Amino acid sequence: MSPAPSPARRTGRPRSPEADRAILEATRAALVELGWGKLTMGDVAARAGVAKTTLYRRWASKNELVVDAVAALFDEQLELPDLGSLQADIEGVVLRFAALLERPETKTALMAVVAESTRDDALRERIRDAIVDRQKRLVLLGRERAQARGELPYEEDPSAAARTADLIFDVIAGAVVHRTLVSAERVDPEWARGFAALLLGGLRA
Amino acid sequence: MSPAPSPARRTGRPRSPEADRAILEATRAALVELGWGKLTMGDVAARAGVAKTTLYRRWASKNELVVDAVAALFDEQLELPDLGSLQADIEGVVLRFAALLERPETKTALMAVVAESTRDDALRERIRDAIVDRQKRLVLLGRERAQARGELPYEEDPSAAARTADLIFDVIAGAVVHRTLVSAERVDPEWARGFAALLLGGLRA
DNA sequence: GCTCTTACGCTACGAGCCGTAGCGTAACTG
DNA sequence: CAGTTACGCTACGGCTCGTAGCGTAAGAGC
Repeated sequence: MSPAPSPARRTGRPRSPEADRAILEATRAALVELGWGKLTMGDVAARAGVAKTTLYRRWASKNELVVDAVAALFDEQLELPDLGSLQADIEGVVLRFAALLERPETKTALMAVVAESTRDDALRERIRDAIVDRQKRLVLLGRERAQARGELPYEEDPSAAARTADLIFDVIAGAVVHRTLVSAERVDPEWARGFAALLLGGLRA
Repeated sequence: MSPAPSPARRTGRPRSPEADRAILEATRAALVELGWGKLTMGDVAARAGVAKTTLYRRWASKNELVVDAVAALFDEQLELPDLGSLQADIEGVVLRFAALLERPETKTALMAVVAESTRDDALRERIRDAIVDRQKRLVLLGRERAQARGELPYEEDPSAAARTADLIFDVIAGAVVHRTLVSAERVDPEWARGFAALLLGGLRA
């Protein structure tokens, strides 16, 4: 997730890491105020106190810039403390993920880049590395803990286990995203409880 | 879902319904070829054999145009034949929804307008009326059938029943969308079976 | 120190799209 | 027939894009 696709360089003036941070921060701020559609490269550059050309030297397109700007937020917020039971762990990750999605810059940006990624394989790859795969780790971690607690059986067939993990991941992330962005309703603790109970019931069957 | 926000008019030259159809069809075609980002109003007008001004007389923005263009596809494809069991019904609706999302014009457009709707309440309302609420009916229908078959209990508290229906809806639609667009993997019959089994297990618990 | 190399800020530019205005013409109503 | 509205066409100012060219700033290597 280095912010720039910089070629191997070892001589000459180094790129300013301060500019990197300023640009990404300006991108997030602009997303909140303007939304995806009205966000312009020139505006981001102005907010960051940076020339437009500097911006283009690092990111080839608005899409990639926004992916990187948002990816940092996921790293901050996504952890999975052990809450003692699988039910509690699921509720916890749901609430954390929902809190992230309720931030205006996150929801707008995430959906916009996902939309663009349906036509751009490189962008999808970038999203996968920067965001999706990191979330998926949480599913694997949660399962391991649940198995250690005896709440879930150990699956023998590793490919079946991987399919199950993918399924769980799509169900959790998909439900939270859909609830938040499409149904446009809050993910509150009550909803998280109901969802976790539903999922847990399915997992035990 | 009348294609245009036309004021009550009764005199003068009527709007050409042929132009309406041509514009919506051209919009879908352009989405497939160009994607959301590069889709321009001028291009759509040219494809439809219509003046750009005619287009603006009916739709105020690209967003609304695309919502209407895509909404028609949902009406075509979304039905819920009685397949004899709740498991089969869930699998059926999942596969139908997935087939819809795999069409290039649908997935790109749907995500793009959802992204825009995070900043535009009117657009969200339009999406809700044109797309989301229609899908939700399928959930209610499926539950009624399952209750009639004795597969699900009748819930007494109507508000709790509504919350459950909303939850199921977000889980089903969210999982399919996430699998298709974020994880970028196919929803095949095997996945549908696994998902339906998971959901069914949760519903019975 | 000095030179080499790269990043930076600034300005300017052609290109494309936006959304609207103005016009003359076409179609339908009473 | 007059009145009203839709249509196609052209033209326009305004904005954003992405790039090029310049002089300057900041490290790397000798």
